[in-house]
Amino acid sequence: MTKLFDSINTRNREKLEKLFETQTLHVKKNTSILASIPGEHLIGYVISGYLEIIKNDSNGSKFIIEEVLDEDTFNTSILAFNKNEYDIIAKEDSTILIIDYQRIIHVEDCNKDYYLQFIKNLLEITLVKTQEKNERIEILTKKTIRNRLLEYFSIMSNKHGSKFIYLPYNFTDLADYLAIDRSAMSRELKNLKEEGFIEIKGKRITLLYEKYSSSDPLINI
Amino acid sequence: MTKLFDSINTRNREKLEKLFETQTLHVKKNTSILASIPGEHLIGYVISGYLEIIKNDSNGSKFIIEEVLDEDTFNTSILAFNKNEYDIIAKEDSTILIIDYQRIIHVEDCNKDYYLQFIKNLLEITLVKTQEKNERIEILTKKTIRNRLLEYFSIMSNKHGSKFIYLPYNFTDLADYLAIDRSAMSRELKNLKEEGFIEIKGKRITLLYEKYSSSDPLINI
DNA sequence: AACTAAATGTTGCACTTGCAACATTTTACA
DNA sequence: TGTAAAATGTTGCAAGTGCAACATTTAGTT
Repeated sequence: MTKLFDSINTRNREKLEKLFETQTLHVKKNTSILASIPGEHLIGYVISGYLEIIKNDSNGSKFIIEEVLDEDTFNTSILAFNKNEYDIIAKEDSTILIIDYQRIIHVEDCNKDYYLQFIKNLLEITLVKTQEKNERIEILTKKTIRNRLLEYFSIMSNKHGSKFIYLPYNFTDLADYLAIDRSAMSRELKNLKEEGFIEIKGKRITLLYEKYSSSDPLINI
Repeated sequence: MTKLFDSINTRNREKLEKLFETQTLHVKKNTSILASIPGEHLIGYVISGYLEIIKNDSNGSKFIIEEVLDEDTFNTSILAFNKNEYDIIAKEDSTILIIDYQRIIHVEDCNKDYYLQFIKNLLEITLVKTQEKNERIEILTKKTIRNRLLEYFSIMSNKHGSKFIYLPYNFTDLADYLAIDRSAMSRELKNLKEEGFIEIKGKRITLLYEKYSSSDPLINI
């Protein structure tokens, strides 16, 4: 996974930070960083800690737009519409680098290699992110809970080339990610277990079928 | 909307095309370009015409992953997983420029301004695309047809700052985009009309309420 | 203009799923 | 270590929606 300052040494990184007039934020666990963010078209880089970009629905339920881990990058263009509906929460004490996107783009007189490298890194990161969004859209276009789960399993299984899936978060958050009711998901996972499609041990799910086909999965153990 | 060769003159554009060893494809209406595509991590640029990137479900229904219009850019990383599930169809006779992403990134000895400009353009395009994906995810996380429609209206209305929404495609494709059954959508649109929330004339939808709130929209004519 | 295909409108019905409410287990933290 | 909070498991029920089947309108093609 490409990181924002990959192939850029400390010296040049410092030069870039000066050039972009970056800001460094320190945020305590379970607090919002939204108030500390000075604008809308910003690039954020999590130096340490861990963030969640969420949307609060008017009926109280929250949706995870994105999880931003250590050394990961996010952008705040999502806030452009209704800033009050969204929130960015530090799930751990975090340190974040904030960069104004317009400053990145409109740097004058900088034909330096490390500047180009930075832009390339940002491009690569953004392309990967688009791909991740595509995956989630793949899942969310499935109409039944079962098919969303199977699509999710399929993607995760492909990604790691294994029948074992280690959930990156808990079942409550998984239900949010899949945009389904948690209890209904729990019910369907039980069905899948009973029908012999999967096995669940803690956060590890084992796929017991050969290849996923959304209409009619085959058991092939 | 940024285009791939914005702020790059014809002379430099030709230099870039040579440098990247681009390929030009001519495709007839309603044919797939998938067979003509030489790899997976490619950037495509539609010189003329209009494409649809779709996914064929095993049960026969198709989903529009993305629409790619004239002078628009797409990337093929979606094909990385299951190339046979996806397809890229020319909806009109089209001319497409194909660029290998690795060639773009690994150009040697090119400190030229226009190269940097190209990368910046590609970055900008990709960022916008990510934002569009976020919007669709916003919609797809809504659990009822009504709320998906209202969220879609809200986004479209905000985007153009108007109560009038001009659908960019027909109702069948809209149902695909929202990932709901077309007839069920038709039924819900009728309800919304009868309850005085909206008016529909052809592809123009007029919002008759002041502000969208997913739990309980207010009529405010 | 005639014909075919596609898009749209409509409705009954079965079934999935969201919701609420609760019990139980696990985790977090003072 | 004890206690509160969060996560998980379970179930009944009502409601929303997918599906199928069909009629009707509109668009596209020769």
